[in-house]
Amino acid sequence: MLRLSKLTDYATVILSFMAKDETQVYTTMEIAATTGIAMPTVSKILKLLVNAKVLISTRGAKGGYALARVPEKITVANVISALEGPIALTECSISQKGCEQASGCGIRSNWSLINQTIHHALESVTLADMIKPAPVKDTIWNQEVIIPVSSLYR
Amino acid sequence: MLRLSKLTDYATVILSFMAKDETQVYTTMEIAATTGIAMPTVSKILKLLVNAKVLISTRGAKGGYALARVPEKITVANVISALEGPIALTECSISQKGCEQASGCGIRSNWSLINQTIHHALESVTLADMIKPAPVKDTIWNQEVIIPVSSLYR
DNA sequence: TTAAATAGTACTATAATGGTACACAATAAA
DNA sequence: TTTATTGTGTACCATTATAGTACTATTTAA
Repeated sequence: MLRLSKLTDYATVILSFMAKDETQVYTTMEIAATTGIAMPTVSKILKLLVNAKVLISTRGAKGGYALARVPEKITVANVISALEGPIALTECSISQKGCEQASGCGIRSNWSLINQTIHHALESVTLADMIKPAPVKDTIWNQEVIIPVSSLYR
Repeated sequence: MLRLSKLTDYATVILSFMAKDETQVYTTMEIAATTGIAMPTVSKILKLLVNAKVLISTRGAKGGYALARVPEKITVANVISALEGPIALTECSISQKGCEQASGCGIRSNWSLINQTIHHALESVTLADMIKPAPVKDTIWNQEVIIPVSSLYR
């Protein structure tokens, strides 16, 4: 399914919560309680986002996490690569190792083209976009459905 | 890494080989020998491609597989969805099950937008494009490097 | 000094993936 | 009609990746 990992999905949920107040410092516990994601998991995700410079952490008492910049400048690509490493569909798109068949596989450079397109698509969507109210279009969705996050995954 | 499965990658290799002669019927053994992919694995991939109507199979002696249509009409999206199911980054993009947080997750519809963009990117590249000679651009790549496919993956 | 908070490391269980094996069905040619 | 050839379907196993957990160290405000 060309899927993202659960953690990445969680990350978007966490970030969209944090974006409600761009400057506030949130503790792991707070975030876990609000999102319904287990605390150790939240912690793991937050650490990865700090490494990727999407969040800033403050240690010690009164510490916590806050967005490193305004939601408009945090892209989906940022989030995905924070959690899953470089965005690439195939190995040969990132590794500088060879990827040729004896009979000659001209595919590589075209994969990299596709990758660029996809990367661009992901760069063009920011956290600010993500938290915009959904464009009213479909019917079922816009009713206020209340389902805990944990049930998202089968 | 937002990655495709190995099988999908293999599939593109197999298809690009088969596209060399659009009309020829290839046996599993032939394909396995040429690509260096183990026969049972090739067989599995070919069956999935038949189910997705990308290939046509002929049983019995002198049987084998052939492209179901010209390479120009086989898209990367076709191949990916044949091997991995519907193209979607998140669960909520495909399942009709709910995906809302109590606090309101406005993310979903924007994911579906991203999905559409990516899907479009994948639809726009065909097998014919994939087998085009690589646009001469980078240096290392265009030397005739000979590496067996099996080494592609760590 | 203490309590509150993140950082880092290592571990475990579960699920997904890749790969294999084998019995069955179809067909062309002898 | 028989036999060799080739795909079909199902089930299975091993390996790897993922998700989640636990524990200890470090930092800092009060």
